[in-house]
Amino acid sequence: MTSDNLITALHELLKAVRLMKQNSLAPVGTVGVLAAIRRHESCHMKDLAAEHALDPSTISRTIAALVRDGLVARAADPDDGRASMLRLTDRGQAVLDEVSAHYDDRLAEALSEWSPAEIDTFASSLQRFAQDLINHTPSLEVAR
Amino acid sequence: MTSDNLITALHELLKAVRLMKQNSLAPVGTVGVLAAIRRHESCHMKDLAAEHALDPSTISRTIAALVRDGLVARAADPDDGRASMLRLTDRGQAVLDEVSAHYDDRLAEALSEWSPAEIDTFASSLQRFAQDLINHTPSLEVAR
DNA sequence: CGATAGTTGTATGCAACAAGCATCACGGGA
DNA sequence: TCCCGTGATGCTTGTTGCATACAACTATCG
Repeated sequence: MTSDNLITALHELLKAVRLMKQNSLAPVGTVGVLAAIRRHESCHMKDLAAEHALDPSTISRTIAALVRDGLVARAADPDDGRASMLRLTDRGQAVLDEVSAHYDDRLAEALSEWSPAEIDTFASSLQRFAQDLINHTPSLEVAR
Repeated sequence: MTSDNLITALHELLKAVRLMKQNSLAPVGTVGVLAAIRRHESCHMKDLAAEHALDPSTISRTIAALVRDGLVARAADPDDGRASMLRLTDRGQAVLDEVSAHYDDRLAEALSEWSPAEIDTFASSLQRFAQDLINHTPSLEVAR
């Protein structure tokens, strides 16, 4: 098994992620969604569901919570009565900025011993790895 | 933000992990525990809790499920009436082997375009990254 | 009418915290 | 020396919360 180390490392990473989640300021899980909404400028839930490979119902509840907290605003889509256009509120922007900064700090701290080149190389490899995993995961059918 | 790519890649990886979990044969979450028990030969729950940075209660329930399914056996610790020594049953061994093989296959498939050297380098970096994250996570208090 | 966007009901897995029960380890009387 | 109280330890159980899936439903589109 050449990939034995890799599996071990993956487990370690998941543990690290678990730890980060634990003492996390804001409710996690929503952060990715916030970022996606900002990236898209304005979008439908189905886009978010596809992008994150999550069930629409999951997105629906997540969005409901974000709307409740005033981080996301819904607006009727003039072209489709079933759908809503989602956008970040000012508060949503602010919270996303804050949380992002927090994670950036965390990462910067953890990577203080790494050279910029190392970080860059690693980020590329990680990206490639994730993509390869996703592309080789059956039952996803290139949904996007 | 030099780490912007890195964060994106992390999100992608988490998505990949989510996808893998979804169409996973066996109940995940227990696999790591199984592997740890095999690694330790025989051990207490507290060891597992420490190793995985999980609450003892979480481990307790996980072990209870594994015992229920006949994958793990408890034996009274002769030296400590409060604790149990845990070990894999033959069935536990078999299941762990099977599941491991499954993940190995999955990885091998995903990494078919990677050279062994690339895999090796990446695994090392990932290991280092995970360790750095863990070590820089506060509120863990060097609990070994 | 069939397909689509979202919502809601329900169930599962995983995790935490709090409270409780044995058991252990130790130090001070009788 | 023996026993006992007291606090620490190992584990279990009750409860809660979050993220997720699937199924059934509503409203709308085409």
